[in-house]
Amino acid sequence: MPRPRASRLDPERRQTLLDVAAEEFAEHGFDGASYNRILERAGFSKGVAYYYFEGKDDLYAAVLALTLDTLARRFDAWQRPADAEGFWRALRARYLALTTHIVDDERSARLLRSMSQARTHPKLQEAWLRFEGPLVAWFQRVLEDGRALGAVRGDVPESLLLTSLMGIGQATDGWLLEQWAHAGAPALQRGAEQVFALFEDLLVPRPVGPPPAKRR
Amino acid sequence: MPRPRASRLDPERRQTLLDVAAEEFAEHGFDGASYNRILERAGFSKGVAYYYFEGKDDLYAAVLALTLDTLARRFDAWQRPADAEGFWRALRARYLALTTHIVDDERSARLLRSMSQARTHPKLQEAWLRFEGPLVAWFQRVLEDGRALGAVRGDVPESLLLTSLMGIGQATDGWLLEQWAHAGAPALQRGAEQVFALFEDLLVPRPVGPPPAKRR
DNA sequence: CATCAGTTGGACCACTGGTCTAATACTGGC
DNA sequence: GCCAGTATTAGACCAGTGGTCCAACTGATG
Repeated sequence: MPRPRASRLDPERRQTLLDVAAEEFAEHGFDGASYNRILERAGFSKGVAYYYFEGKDDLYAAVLALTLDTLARRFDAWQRPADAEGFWRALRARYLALTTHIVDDERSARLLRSMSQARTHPKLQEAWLRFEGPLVAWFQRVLEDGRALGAVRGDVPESLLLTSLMGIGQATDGWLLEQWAHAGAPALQRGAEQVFALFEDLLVPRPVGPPPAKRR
Repeated sequence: MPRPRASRLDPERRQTLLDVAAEEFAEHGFDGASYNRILERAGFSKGVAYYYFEGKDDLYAAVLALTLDTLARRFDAWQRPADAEGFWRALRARYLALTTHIVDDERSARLLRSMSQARTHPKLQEAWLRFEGPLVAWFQRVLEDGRALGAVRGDVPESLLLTSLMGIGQATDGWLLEQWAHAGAPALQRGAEQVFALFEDLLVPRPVGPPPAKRR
């Protein structure tokens, strides 16, 4: 956690530091980033840096918090839709907006991607826990709503669904970027639709009938 | 790649080094591991180490190669099953064996888990490429067989299915470990079955009929 | 003016992965 | 047995890492 006095730091200098740090962390990830380099570029001496922040991990957390905050502001709050169809419409809109964001603000996207490291990095454990809670809570609320509306299956533990969803989301994020790099924006759009279709296939309640139904 | 002369290194010393390194890498991941500490513990001087290996990343690759090799030996080679049912039986058996392995050989499992870092780590790019090829090839062959047998959907790019599968697999690996830690081996077994059911739901061809089928 | 908390710069620390060199061990040819 | 030349070894050394510490400075209050 940033030291309490961090709020007393001149906003402009603070902004500079966070900006330089965001660049460095996005470029090299947490481990690869050089704290010394950040401080030098932002015109901070060691003394000042450690006066306002507890260390590299603390600064990283501050950068990530800012990034997540900006991201959250781009999405409306989640409200329980009226029916299953509305549920899927709302979820789809949010996912497509997210994929757009990946291309829009590449630095933030790379930063967000580095979060997967944070989840397991020993030095970032504390920082991670501050983010995990709200994130999981949001997902859980969505899944619960989905269940209540009959849009989401109930035969599998919610925690498993949640884990799987985040796993696919993360993995396909890289895949989407590839599509975009190789074939441009339309491919990204198409890819995102396909990924979302996978989400749906995974979440939708299983048909109860015997397996040998009609297939494509 | 290990230097060619690495093969001339006394097998026993080599074994010691790889063993110590496996421990360190499994414990701290690639970045967190201390090369100096590994060398000290294994009784290697800097000179010798850099004489036989190109550096930290090279040693890491060697450890990983050994681990993957051992793992591969535990599984029979893949052979195209006779029908869709056989396909799912074969895949299921392999997945369950893999989850057993996670608990059986915790060190290897942690090492394998660190591979996800290797995929994106700039210093491990080269090493990763050596592993990615065969791994992807194996998966692709399996998916192709599945398609040929009508066990796997064909309406989505193979690369997307592959990415998603690996994403879920990796994410649920952590989930399975939690199940095991909280509720023991039976929970692990149950969890693995559920995860595999998700795989199946994701891969199985979509019913062609109109969406509002019978649901649970 | 003196006091004292808040702030600042930067020397310093143990450690990191990696390079280099000088010494030693070992080899085959004579 | 001796020598030349290569293979092997130990470890000093290097620039860079994140982090600690302290002396000096600042500005407000009495």
